[in-house]
Amino acid sequence: MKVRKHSRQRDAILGNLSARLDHPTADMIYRDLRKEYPRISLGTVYRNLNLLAELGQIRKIHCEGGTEHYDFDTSDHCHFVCKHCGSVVDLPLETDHTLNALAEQTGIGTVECHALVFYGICRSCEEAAKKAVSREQVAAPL
Amino acid sequence: MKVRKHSRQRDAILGNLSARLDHPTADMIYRDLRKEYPRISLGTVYRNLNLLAELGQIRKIHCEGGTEHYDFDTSDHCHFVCKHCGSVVDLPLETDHTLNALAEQTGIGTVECHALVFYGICRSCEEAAKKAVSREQVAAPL
DNA sequence: CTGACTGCAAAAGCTTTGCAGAGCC
DNA sequence: GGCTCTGCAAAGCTTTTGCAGTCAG
Repeated sequence: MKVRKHSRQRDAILGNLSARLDHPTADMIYRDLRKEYPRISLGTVYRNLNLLAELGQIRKIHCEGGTEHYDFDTSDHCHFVCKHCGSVVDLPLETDHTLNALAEQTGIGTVECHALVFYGICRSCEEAAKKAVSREQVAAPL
Repeated sequence: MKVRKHSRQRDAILGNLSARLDHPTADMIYRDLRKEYPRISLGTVYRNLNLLAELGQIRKIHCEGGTEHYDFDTSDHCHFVCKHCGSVVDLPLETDHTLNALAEQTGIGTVECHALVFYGICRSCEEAAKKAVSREQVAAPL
């Protein structure tokens, strides 16, 4: 497959992803880019995200919910997914670099990479839940 | 949500999953079950798999490809996904039980569980590729 | 009997793809 | 000029859902 070095859309997509702290879905990037490029299409966003992932310039994150998320940071790190709000964030936790070799020793085949994803409730959702509870306690005694 | 202990279909789905060594998708289970229950519907398979997962009797596996896979073994273990044939298999590798606590120490929130998935090429796909190459070498000199 | 469960079919995501035209080198 | 890329729209897949009838307890 032959690929040009640049295209206005591809650069914009990569730029958008690199400027974000979260790990958005294709649709989130699309909605954001439409402010600046009203005619960009969702198909183009998907095509370029897939292309950039194949080229190793970005990384896909598969997690609960079925929707793909994208990460500009391709270095070895892991993620946390909030089961409540669905947000995906980096976890400043170094993954064990020997894991791939360890997995390969089982004779399974050739191991290229691994993904480590944690699931739970993020702090802001926890605090929102606490507030909801205290509101209930105030409102409850009817 | 109120749930009955048994239903013919739910028992069949759980039975099918428990008897398998692979980690099938909903559709794979559906096609298998139709041999014995020709009138079972795919919707029922999905509904029950989701229910069983919520009850903690089975486990969902999220991996590349977007399609959900299901695992009867809910114990702490990790998986290997072949990028070529898409098969998902258990990896006899114990995951670090301290990982959740370690992740929680970052202050991210409450960590409930984690998933560790390795990607690569499985041995049978590797061997198939080797054979294909040797066939090419025989056929190539035109 | 009652309400949870099922089959069926339609709908709802998310993602890919075919095509004709636009744009880069 | 040739080839890649884009926008648009349609199609493809997986998964969910509404409804009327069925079944388990």
